[in-house]
This record gives sequence, C-alpha cells and structure tokens, in this order.
Amino acid sequence: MDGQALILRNVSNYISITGEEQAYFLSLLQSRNYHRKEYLQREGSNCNNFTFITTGCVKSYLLDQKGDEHILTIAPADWWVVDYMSFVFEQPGNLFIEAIENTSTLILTKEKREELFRKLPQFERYFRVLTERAFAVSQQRVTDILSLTAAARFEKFQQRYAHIAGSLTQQQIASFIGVTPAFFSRMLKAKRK
Amino acid sequence: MDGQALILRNVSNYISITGEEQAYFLSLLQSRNYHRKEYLQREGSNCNNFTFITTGCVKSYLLDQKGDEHILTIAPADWWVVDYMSFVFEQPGNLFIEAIENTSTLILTKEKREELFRKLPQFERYFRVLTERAFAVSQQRVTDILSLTAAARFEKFQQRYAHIAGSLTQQQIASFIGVTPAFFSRMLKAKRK
DNA sequence: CATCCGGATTGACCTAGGTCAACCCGGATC
DNA sequence: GATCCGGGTTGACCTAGGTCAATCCGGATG
Repeated sequence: MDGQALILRNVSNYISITGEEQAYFLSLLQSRNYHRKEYLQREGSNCNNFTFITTGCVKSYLLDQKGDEHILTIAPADWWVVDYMSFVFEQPGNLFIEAIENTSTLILTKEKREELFRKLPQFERYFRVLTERAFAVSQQRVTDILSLTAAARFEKFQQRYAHIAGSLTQQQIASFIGVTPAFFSRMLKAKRK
Repeated sequence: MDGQALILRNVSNYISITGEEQAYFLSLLQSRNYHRKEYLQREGSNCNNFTFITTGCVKSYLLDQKGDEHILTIAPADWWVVDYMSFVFEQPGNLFIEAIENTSTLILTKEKREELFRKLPQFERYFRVLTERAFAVSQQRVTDILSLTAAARFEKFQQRYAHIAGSLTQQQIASFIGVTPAFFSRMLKAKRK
C-alpha cells in the first residue's frame, strides 16, 4: 500500500469523504523522505506542520541541560508527528524530531491545514478525534510516570508497543520509559532471572 | 458573571455562533453543584460527560497501590474536566474527580455532545482547538517530568498556576508536581533560605 | 476553654535509580 | 584480519527523593 492510500485509509477510520474530496486533500500534502538519523525538526525552530509517517519510524525527544536525551514520542507508520507545543502556541520548540529508520512522510503545513478546514470542515472532526485519543494516551502516560515503578512502566510499554518494540534499541526504550540505559540493562537482567 | 455567560464567553474565544445557536447549546447542558470533597466521578465508573467548571475548583487524581494520591489535573473555573482515557475509550476510569472547593458545573453528556456536533458542526472546531491546546500542555508536562528536577518543576508550576497556587494546599501542589508532602516541605525550606 | 483535625515540619533512616568509567561484542569498513 | 563503532553490560559508588513516625500549629467545633 502506498503512502496516499495509507493516509486515506487512516482518514476514513474517522470520517467519510468522497473521491473528489480525497483528491483535494491529497493535493495539499507534500511528500518527503528522510534517511535514518535525519532531522525533520530541530530544537529552537517553529514547528509549522503536521507530518504523517507512511513508512519508517520517527522519534521526538528533548535534550536536557546535561545533554541527555528524553524521548517524548515514537511514531511508526500510519501516525502523525508534530511538536504540538510549538505548533499550537506558535513558539520555538524544544523538541528534536528525528528519523530512526529511513522514512517517508506526507507533510501538511499549518496554512494548508487551515485551508483544509475551510474547504472541508469534516476534517475538524478528524483532527478532533485524533487529538482526543492522543491526549487520553498522554494523560495516561503522566499518571503512569507519577505512580508506577520503572519495571511496571516497562511492562506496559511492552504491551502497548509490542509491534515496534523489536525494532528499537534498548537505549531508546530506556529513554522512553524514563530511565538510564545502564539501569534499564540491569532491569532486564533481573527480569530474565 | 453567571455560569452560562462564562461558558458562552469561553466558546466565543474559539468560534462565533449566533444567539439562537447559543441558546441551543445551553439547552444541552445541565447544571449541577458540588460541595467541597464531593466526587464528580469515581475510579471504576465510566466517564461519559464533559464537565465545565463555572465556579470553584476540582482535581482529578488516581490512587496507587499504596493508596497514595497523584493529582493529574487541577481545573479551576472556566475549564473543562473529563477523564479522557475513560471517556474516549469508553472504559472504566481509574481517576477520581473531586471538588476541592464548593463548585458549580455545567455538564455536557457524551450523547448531547454528539447531538451538538450533528446540529452545530462548528463545535467540532471548538473541541478540536481546546484539545490540541490541552494536549500540547500535557506533552510539555511529560517532558518536564522526564527531564527536570522537582525544584525546577515547582518553579514552572508557580509561574503557570500563579492564580490558583494560593488556594491549594502544599500536599496538593506536591502531589501535582510528583513529590511527597514531606519532601516538598523540605524543598520550600531550602528555597526560603 | 478544651478538643480535635487537617495540614505542615522535622529527624533518622532507606532505596530506586543515576553516574562514570571500564569492558564486551557483533557487525561494518578498509 | 585489524580497526572502529554503536550498542549493551557491569562494578563501585552516589543522590534525589521516599518512608515513617513524632511533633507542631492554627483554626473549627462543642
């Protein structure tokens, strides 16, 4: 399945649109490919687009004072990535977005998205539902970090991300659940026993 | 300003609707008051409404294995509270929502909200924008927890919640930023010096 | 005025997870 | 086949923040 088919299928999970509308929607997107380790976005720049991953995988993360990486999002194919904080409040972001495999994307800029809302208001619904779901998951993540032990968070991670967990390095998983690679390694060892 | 005026003003920050539409929207809401310490929602039950706070203040939190409270949200007047995880995925929630002052609310049930979307699709936009903002803030909270020290999180908290910080107990602030009351107290002492 | 109660504070001690640096390992690369 | 490199592992040690229980304080309540 090609990228356009994938995104149309994704949209059709939430709203139904005609063939003409589909064509119009697709016309607003630009496709762009990135190779492993290439940045889609850097800290300090304004994020002004939604990026849909058609193949590959991407991570968004921030670098703290000490230069340690903390992964906020892991976005596989069929997902959108955005630095929401930067996009929504139109301010420089503090996230990096980086391809962790060769990946291809479809980009919807802020202006095109607004145009889309004007022409096809059903897309308000699409993005509303999408965001409500993402928000729910994000809330869950907050409570998980606040109330669970690292081992328990890892448990949950394995269940939720079973499909992609295999293609991530331990460092990445460690960073996502919020521990050091060193500690994560010991944790695994303890579990194996 | 009464509750209805407040919610209409809130809506008008994002979309514009006619007087008739306003009346229709208001007709979908039921008002309800809670006294301090009363629950709007309990763990285990399904959350099937959006609740708008017109006066007072509310917290949502979960109780961990040990019975310790972790505050997820603090919602003052002019905000919506929902257990999104439960609402969106239609499953029993693990959050309590509790009034921390006497508060009055306007309730929009899931069915009424869907009806609203059918009759006045502009509200899709209202909730889309609202949720995108809330999501952005939630993402920020995740990165804050992952990368900042308790003291730094408290700094940010003070700035962001300056208006309500005064009316919260230290325990509540501690729980919100993710530390023990005991540790929080010591932190304050250290800062005062 | 005494009592109670829900915070807040404090002391003594504990632990989950961090730090740093050394080492290992497999698979590109030359 | 030597070298390099990006993981992963491990040991010795460290620290931010937790735990538990005692004490304090101010303001309701009776």
